[in-house]
Amino acid sequence: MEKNVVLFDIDYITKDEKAVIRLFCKDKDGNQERSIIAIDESFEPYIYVIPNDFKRAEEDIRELGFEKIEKVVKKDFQVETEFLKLIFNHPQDVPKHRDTISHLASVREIREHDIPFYRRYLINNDIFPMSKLKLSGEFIDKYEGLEKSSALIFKLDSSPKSVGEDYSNFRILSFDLEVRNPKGMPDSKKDEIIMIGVSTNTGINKVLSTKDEDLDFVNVLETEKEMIKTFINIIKEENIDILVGYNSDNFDFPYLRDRAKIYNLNLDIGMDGSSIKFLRRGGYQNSASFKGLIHIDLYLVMRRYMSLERYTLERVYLELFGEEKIDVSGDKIWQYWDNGGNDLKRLFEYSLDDVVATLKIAEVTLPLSLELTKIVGQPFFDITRMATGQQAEWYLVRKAYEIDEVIPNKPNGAEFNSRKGDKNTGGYVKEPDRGLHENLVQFDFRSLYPSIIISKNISPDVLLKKDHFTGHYIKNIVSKKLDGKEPNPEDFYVAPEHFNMFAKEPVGFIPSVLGNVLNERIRIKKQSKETNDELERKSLDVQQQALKRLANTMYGIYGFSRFRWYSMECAESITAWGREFIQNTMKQAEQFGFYAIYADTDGFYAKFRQSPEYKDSENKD
DNA sequence: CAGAAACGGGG
DNA sequence: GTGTACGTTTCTG
Repeated sequence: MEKNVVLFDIDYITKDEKAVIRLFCKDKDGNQERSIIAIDESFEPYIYVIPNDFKRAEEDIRELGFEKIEKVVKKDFQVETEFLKLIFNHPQDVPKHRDTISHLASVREIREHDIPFYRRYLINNDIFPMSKLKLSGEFIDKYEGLEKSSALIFKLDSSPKSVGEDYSNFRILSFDLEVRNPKGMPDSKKDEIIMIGVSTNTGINKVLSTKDEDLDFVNVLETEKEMIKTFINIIKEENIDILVGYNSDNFDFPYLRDRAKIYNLNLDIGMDGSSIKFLRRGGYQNSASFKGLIHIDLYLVMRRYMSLERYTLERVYLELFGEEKIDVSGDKIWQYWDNGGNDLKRLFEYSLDDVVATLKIAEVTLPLSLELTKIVGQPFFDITRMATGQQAEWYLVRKAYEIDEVIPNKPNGAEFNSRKGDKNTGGYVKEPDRGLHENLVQFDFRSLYPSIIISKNISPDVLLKKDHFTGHYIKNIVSKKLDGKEPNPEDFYVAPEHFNMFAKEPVGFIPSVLGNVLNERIRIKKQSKETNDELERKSLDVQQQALKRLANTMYGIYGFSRFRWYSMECAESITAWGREFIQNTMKQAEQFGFYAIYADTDGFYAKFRQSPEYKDSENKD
């Protein structure tokens, strides 16, 4: 049978030493919104091997005990290249054996060994989280590891297919804890939770608490334990899709976990019946996550959404809505609680205001993250925790797969460190002339850097570059076409300053992707102008914003030391051309009597003067 | 001055 | 877990 669902989350488990993909979905078509966990047992992990010697490499790899090896042709920087595709039994075999394999004398390089299994699944099956999916298979009664789950279980008999239909009615709950901490920051061993604020886009606005001040939004409970239980029940009963908090990765969820543990309470709200898990994502960031129930920490989202000096909930709220929200200083909360009366009333109001504000912020900002999820094609949870450069990279990984390009490796420690030492000059800046200036004209380039990337075809696969050590051209479509002959300068765009050369033909991978992103954005903007439906216009507007963000990320990314397509030549050529363009434009403007009084990167302000002599006399002041 | 440690948000 | 991995400011030796 076939079933249309919305995909929320994805992971894999191990069964009989094989990986099994689990898709956490919801049936959003019926009235019941049942959770469905789809099982796919057919997806296999693999890497690509570039041998020095095909026969030897195949023998060596077989000797290590791997049998599933096939010769395949893929493109590498647009050059058709033969690889050995090595299929493993289990995703963990990749990190376990990749060093042994890459160090074989018969092997030059391995590729695509650093792409997590669940990401690979999304990319190879061309499916997108938070959008509709068509499942084909059968419902089954039980499955290993899902004994505690109340979701329906669906076993796939073929790959899931993307359904080109939009979905955006997600059930969102925001929450916030207040704690009685008389000394310093809250200590979860001692300081009890005194309030849990809850607000949903399904109409709930309440504060759970053990005290009462005769306010209709306060839900009084006997104990802290009952409060936590009630909170968990609201999430279950309201069938919440997305949980949002503010700094909840670092405060609310760790705190809730600790307090729940004291009372032996299970936070079993995962779709598979599992509890909260804290994912270590880098040095400082722990993320609170549930299977199939998306937790978004808005603090992280806001840091990328807008540029502010601080990101407190109050500051972000003021910026977005132009109004102050109720604020109670953290170190006074316990006094308000102990005092009771009007102080306690104010604390209840603060608690409610916090979650109402958090939900409001979520409703304004999450559409953009959702749109990025649907474009980049990685889980919503991941997207909200990724740097913009990572978002762009996973988008490019997907695009590379679509055109049969093998993906460049992530840099290893040594490469990363050497890249970190590389420096690039930024945009041209003319310090402003002092004084109050009137009647200025403003000039800007429209998306200067993306335009340069496209018009000068700036991309590592079409860059003519000699290897530092061997003196040979690095392998890409350009050196392949040269075939040992000297390059003809006419066939290249030559960058100012460093004279990096980019072939005019063919179109480079990144200029091509970027061009498509910008064209798609123009198409959507046009569509938005044509529609009379206000809701559709809003949705189209968010789509074009997401594409704009993606396009704007792609210029700086060449100089980002963790980037798979890192290229200092590309990064420095973009800014060099940028400086040349703006300075040339300023010179041209001078010929018409407009003198720049200030310039920065992609634009300047200019003043009209009768003649250069007039300008000189003015400058003496 | 370089390298290590702390900070951000949260109460 | 096909392991992750911030950028900036302040402190310390």
